[in-house]
Amino acid sequence: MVTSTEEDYIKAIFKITERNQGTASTNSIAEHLSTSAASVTDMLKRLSEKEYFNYQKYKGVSLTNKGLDLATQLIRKHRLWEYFLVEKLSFTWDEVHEIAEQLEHVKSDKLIEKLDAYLDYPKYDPHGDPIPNAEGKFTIRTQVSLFNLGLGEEGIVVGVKEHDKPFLQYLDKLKIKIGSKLKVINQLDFDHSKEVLIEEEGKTVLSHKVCSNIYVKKKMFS
Amino acid sequence: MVTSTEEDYIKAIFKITERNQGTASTNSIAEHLSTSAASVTDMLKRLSEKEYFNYQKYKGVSLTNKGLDLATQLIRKHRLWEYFLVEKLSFTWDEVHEIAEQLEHVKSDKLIEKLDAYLDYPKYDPHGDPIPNAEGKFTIRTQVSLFNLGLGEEGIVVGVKEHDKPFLQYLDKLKIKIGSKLKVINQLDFDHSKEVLIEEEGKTVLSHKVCSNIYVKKKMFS
DNA sequence: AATATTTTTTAGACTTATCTAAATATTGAT
DNA sequence: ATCAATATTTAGATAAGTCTAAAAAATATT
Repeated sequence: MVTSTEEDYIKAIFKITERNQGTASTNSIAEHLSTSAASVTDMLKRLSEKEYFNYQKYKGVSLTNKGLDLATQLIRKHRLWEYFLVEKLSFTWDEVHEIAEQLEHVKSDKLIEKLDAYLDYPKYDPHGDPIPNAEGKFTIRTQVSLFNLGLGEEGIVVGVKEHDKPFLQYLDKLKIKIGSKLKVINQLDFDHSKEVLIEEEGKTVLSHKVCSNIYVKKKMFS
Repeated sequence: MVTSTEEDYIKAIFKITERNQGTASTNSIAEHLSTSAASVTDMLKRLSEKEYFNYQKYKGVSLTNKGLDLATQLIRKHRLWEYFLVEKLSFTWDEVHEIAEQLEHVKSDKLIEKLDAYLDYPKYDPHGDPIPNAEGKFTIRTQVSLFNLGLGEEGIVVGVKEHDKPFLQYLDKLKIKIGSKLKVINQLDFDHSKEVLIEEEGKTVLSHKVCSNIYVKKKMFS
């Protein structure tokens, strides 16, 4: 039996090691879970007996295959619930994280399989992140940050990098959503901002930070 | 903030006092939650400070209005989720209790309101139990136990009393479900069993215990 | 290489929820 | 009304998860 807290630790380690190649530090986990480094050390010591990860004092932590499988299943649950909340219950994409964070801890494999079938096996969640299938396989897609779209180029929004609430609400206000067609009509080298044409909606200026948080599928031969 | 465990206690007290008029004993709560009487006493002492119920040593416990409200909201969540699981995810009525038991602890009022709307405000759950609305009002229905249906009388199944898994599976096998039309075609005074005609399905003999666990809406002028 | 800074771990304590065993109240039977 | 049986509470312990403060290890700086 694995507790919700343990699941949160596994997920945090997964998220951190996803970027930082290999190991997660005590502090990074503490920050990710909004807890103290001391609590993390305690937990790692006890949890390491369950073999979800390898832990060596002062050396950080890395997931075993068992831990990786668990993390993938948790991501699967989280993203499927997010998809459900948006597509069926008409939540907005900035509201679903906290609720999915709770729903993902519900224990029932059958529930997730049936939910997946009911939703017709979606491949991406409302933020454009891939949903692993029952076997833990992600559907990877070629995508670039909007920042990498040059002057005159066009792309379709396929995802966002940060899931920060105000950022998502800001995109909502601009009517930028998954599927939106964008064209770069101006660029300012000085601050790396871009003027963008949002099809059917109009023009806006997007800062460097915003651009680098939007993923697009580059439209070829435009 | 109220924990899942606290919610379980409140619900147990509600269920017990629903029948036993007023107070729930330490032992009855312990039995209901499969825990020890000592744990219950501990919990009641601590929880009574939160004013969900009145507790006097050796005198058992009774819910306050605050406790009653919470219990009703929990029942609402539980039954809405059960309805969702059966109607949308095609679970059978014997499978949903354990999963709903987990889902009911998810904290989000908005989630429940949206779920309710999505399900089109159902009034009864898959076992025929009334689902309280957002204001906590139950839709009460006139119903009698199948045991009270006389020879030649007809009725439509509207609910079951016990939610025992094997019992529900037994009814499934007999093709008796919510909405089934039944007619009493024979009665045996000796053991109070009844022979019943299940419309479209055939005849069966049902024991006294089974009969008293099936609720029907009596068909008048038959 | 020695010192300062940062990171991590240890020590000790607290909370929630549980347990068993023992003590005390209440209830029921004669 | 007393004694036995049952129900409830207390006492003391345990486990999970958290905290702060202090100690120890690792890393960075000069």
